[in-house]
Amino acid sequence: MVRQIPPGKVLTYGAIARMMGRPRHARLVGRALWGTPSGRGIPCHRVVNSRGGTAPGWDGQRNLLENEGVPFHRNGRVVLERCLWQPDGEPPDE
DNA sequence: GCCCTGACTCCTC
DNA sequence: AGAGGAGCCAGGG
Repeated sequence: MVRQIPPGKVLTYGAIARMMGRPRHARLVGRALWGTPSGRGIPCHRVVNSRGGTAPGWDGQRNLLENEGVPFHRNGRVVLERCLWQPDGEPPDE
């Protein structure tokens, strides 16, 4: 699922969990990504929490996202309103 | 089997 | 808007 996230877009743990029918498994998604090997085409850096916060201990994630065009708030949070990916179809630009 | 911990989320102060 | 507490599921000691 994470692999389907296009560049410039992000997904939240809770969103993924709910897509899978497990709204309470947000942490499980995180732990799953924790064991996600790099180079598998799994852009785990496109996954942030509900507040748009990047993973702790992984500052490079923000750099990768910004590099893809993901807007960030001044406090270092991702602008979910602008880059939250929706597989059902992109929402209108306002 | 109990207790602590964690790439989470929500509510309240 | 930042900080603290509770609920959540699974893993490890």
